Amino acid sequence: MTSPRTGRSRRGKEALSRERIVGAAIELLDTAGESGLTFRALTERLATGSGAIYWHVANKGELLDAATDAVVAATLTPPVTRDPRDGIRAVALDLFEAIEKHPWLTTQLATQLSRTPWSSVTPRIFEAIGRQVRTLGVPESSWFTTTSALAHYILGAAGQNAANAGATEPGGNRDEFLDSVTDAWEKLDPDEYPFTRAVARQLRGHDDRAQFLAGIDLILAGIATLR
Amino acid sequence: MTSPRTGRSRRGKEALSRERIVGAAIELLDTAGESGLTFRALTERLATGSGAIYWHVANKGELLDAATDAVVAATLTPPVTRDPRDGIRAVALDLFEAIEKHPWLTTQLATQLSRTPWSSVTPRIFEAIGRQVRTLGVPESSWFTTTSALAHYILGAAGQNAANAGATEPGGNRDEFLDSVTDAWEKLDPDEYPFTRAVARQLRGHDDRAQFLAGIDLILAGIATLR
DNA sequence: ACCTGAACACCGTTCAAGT
DNA sequence: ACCTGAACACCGTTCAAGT
Repeated sequence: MTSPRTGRSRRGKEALSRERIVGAAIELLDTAGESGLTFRALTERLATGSGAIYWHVANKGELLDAATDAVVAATLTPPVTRDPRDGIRAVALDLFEAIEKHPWLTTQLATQLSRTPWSSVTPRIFEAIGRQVRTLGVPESSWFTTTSALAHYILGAAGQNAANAGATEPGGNRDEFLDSVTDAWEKLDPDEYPFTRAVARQLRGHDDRAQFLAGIDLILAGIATLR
Repeated sequence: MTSPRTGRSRRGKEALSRERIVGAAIELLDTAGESGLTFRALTERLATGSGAIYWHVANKGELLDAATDAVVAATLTPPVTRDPRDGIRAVALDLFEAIEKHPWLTTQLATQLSRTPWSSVTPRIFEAIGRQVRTLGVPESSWFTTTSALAHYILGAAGQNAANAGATEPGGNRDEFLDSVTDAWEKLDPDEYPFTRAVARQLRGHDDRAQFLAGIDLILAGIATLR
């Protein structure tokens, strides 16, 4: 006659689970940023104690990994397209948008790639890009090089872009922000930074997405020479 | 007749300075990793109080930025070569080796690039690569795209590589480590990860530096089509 | 098996006080 | 102007105790 032991409810509250914890972590990261994810904020949001979270998750690192993996897994759906080059562009844009929506992914993905043993997201990203590379007819000996180049460009450029988007003040618009970056770069020492100053002009009013895809096409052009 | 006010010495100890603090921070990062850099460890090493450090440096973030900038500035010396493609390879290898020597640069550079306003290292890297891009005869409208693609690949691939190198256990050799990664990848689900499993074989016994440079050449091949 | 919440060790930062 | 070091607020993690 005590409460049911189905595990589904506990005093009316929703039962705690790894999924619920990861979900709350993602919400916290999205709304409060990387520094906003603390076990104290998490316990408050989930109305529980810190020990309860540690029952489902080993530590904060594992929680961050799980949050990253969940978002990336939901993002990387198989592209439906005939041309593998369009497939690569689709994967790239999917990741671009995911990073735009969850800026904390930038740091997280960088640390995951530069860490061994590789977690589950590295093969995920590798597989999504690599399949298209294979379909493209790239010789097998170049698969690793090609896929790595694409992956690093996508993650790096998307992260840089998310920063630009995020830095736009709620009030001000995007062009004004780019102008301010351009101004800062144009104030650099002409002797030491001639190139950077020259390129600063191109920054003004440039289209993020187009710029990002132009980089993809540059690498695709390099790949085309491998056949 | 009190102590001299030259500021050069204080009770026999070397005077504290921003440079000494940054130097100690780099040593700490190199020997104890990112988590090893704490103000307490720093005060001990410099035989001072925490307040003294805060007199020269605003906060931990600024200290990390300064450490990163110091290492990158010392790394990026103008390459002495006629062929701009060799110049790009030289810059890439310089950064590759710097990251190998200071693995904490990976995270630091990723966060610096994906943050606004950009700190001093972003223009530094941009300038070093971009000058060679310009000399290469790339049309000005493609300068930003080209330089970004190279920068992101270099930073990403070098970071991934440093992780592999760092994961090699002191006792075991590098081939054994790569074997273990390969084994892990080959254990992935054949239905979900056919590409990653196939590419795992290439990982066994591959040459880091050669692989890294192959990626550079891939992008250079793409750049060549722009002319 | 799953959860509670106090306690611990550690961290970045501040600041009144010294020289 | 530059340094000392105690104090503060906050953090990840543990664990005896409960159900």
